Amino acid sequence: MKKQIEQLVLTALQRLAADGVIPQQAIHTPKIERTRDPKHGDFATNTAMVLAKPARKPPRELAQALLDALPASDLLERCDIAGPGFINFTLSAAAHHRLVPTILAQGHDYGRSDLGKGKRVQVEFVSANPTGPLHVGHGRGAAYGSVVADLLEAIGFDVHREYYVNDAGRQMDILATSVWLRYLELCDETLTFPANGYKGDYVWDIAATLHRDHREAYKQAAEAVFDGIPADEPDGGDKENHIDALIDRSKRLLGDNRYRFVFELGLNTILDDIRDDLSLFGVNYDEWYSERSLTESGAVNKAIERLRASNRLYEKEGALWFRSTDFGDEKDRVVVRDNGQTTYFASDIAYHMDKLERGFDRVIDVWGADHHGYVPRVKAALQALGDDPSKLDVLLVQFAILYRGGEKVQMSTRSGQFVTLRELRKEVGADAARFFYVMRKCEQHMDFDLDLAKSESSDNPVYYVQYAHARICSVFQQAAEQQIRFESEPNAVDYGRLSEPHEQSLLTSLAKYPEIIESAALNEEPHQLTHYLRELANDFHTYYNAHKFLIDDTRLRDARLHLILATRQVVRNGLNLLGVTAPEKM
RNA sequence: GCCCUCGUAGCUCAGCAGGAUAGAGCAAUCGCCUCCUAAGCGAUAGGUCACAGGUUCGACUCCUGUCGAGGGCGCCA
Repeated sequence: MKKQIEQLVLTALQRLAADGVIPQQAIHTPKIERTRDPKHGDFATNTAMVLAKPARKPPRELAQALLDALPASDLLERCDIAGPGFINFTLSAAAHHRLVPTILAQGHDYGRSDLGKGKRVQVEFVSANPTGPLHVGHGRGAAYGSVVADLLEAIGFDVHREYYVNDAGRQMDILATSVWLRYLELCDETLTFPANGYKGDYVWDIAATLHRDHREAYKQAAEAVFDGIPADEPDGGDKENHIDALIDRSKRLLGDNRYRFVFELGLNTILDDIRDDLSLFGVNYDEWYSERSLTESGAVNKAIERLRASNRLYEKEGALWFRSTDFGDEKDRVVVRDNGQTTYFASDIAYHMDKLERGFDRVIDVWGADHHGYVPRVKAALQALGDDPSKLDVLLVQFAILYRGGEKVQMSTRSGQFVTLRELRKEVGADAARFFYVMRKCEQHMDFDLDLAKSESSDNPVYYVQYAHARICSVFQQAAEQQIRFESEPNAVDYGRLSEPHEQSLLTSLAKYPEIIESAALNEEPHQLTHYLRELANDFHTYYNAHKFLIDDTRLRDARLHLILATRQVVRNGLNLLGVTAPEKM
């Protein structure tokens, strides 16, 4: 509808330009907005005010000229000039009455569009290190990323969802070593677990699997493991040196193949858990992309060679540096360490190069806000490689700050002290958790009160929206029980009977839905949809309380029933996009 | 010290590429079920949009500065 008015005004502008009333270059796609106050009609445009300066004419005079040039349309009832030069458009009854049958005919597709024209977009999100179960911080990225992906798909993009698996690197070695040490403890060895090891219960579980399946085949004496290892932090040493020495010792004592086995056991167990967890949270991926595969395929070396070829690398203190400052980064970055190992950053360059080589028109990364300092160097690398950095969009999601009993909950994966996503899901349910997570702008800090989310979950707005859906279902349940027949053909209904203000505002809200989807998708702002659904549910609940649907006047009854049928469809479509269920009963 | 994000009602947040009187939800007070689910509805009250300048027909929105909150600044991942 908005689009149609936009076209009408554009045509008028072209006519004015042809008549020399406004300069040719002043023609632009007019901004058509919904009005806040119904007294101002349904839509308004400020075009006349914007044109006042280039046309050197008073805004109201221009507005009148614009109206005179406006093509006729049965969409509009009235067009008025108001205030300093706004043009207000009031939709005709015909436009309103066309809406309900349109929604019912389009069903699941109402609100969808082909705006994206099938362009390929990759959305990479969560990508948490597989060193432990996902916690509630990851949950926000999971909910946000998956809804952004769904929204983009809804407006016609070809979306590829991807999880980047950090299955290489030191953190994974720390995990493997942690598992092995716990295993040794299960073999009745006595040892002091490293301060920097992973201490969560899941590490015990993996160790127990190893012990169950292989008994003492991987056993070594604790003395042999710890002999000559530098002291840990509580003993006055350095915890990093301590754990690194333990990793080296583990590799040597176990040998390559057996160390690999423990490593893989840890990785696969945790990855399976993450996959399962996300799937139950309604988050699914097209691809799980392995960091290790980048090294193995030679992609990392290829990226480094390309940087070298473009003269962006130099050696300093035995390491290989990328001159990212050439592209606005605040300092240069190491890609190959003095010990010959490539850095995580080198993998990331290769990964992003690969993303663009795969032919995506647009690449979206959803990162935790703590990684924001990382954005300039990745963009710098893409630019250095001759790729277009503007194809990469990094969306930063602020961490949720958890509160329990009014106090901030400190979280650390290493110490095993965190609330897991799985716990949250079990306590408040996937629906409430997902809705809650995307209710706020991603860059907004979020206070997540666990006590509130867990104990008083009925306060959660998701129930308010779901309740509207269930209530509508219930009305039709009642109709069936009372054997009330109603018109089955939406086009045969007389929508002119919907004259109540509550009905008008409900119709207006329903008409807004496609605009909301488009805006939420283009701005990557799922919260627009949650807010919209709240308003729509509010319109319905208000209507429900003010008027009865199952009445004797059959014509009016038919009109009302079709109106709430359309409402149910839109609520369902919206919840579906958020990955939230639309229950028929509550 | 430098960089990023944020500062709107008692609390949690909206406010859409600047637009017509700043909006919700909790919490507070008062009402509404012989009637399609009260997980609901209505009403009242609550604001120098952190502060100071600037840009213009017009600023919560854009720019600069100050103050305040959180985060980031490794040959870690």
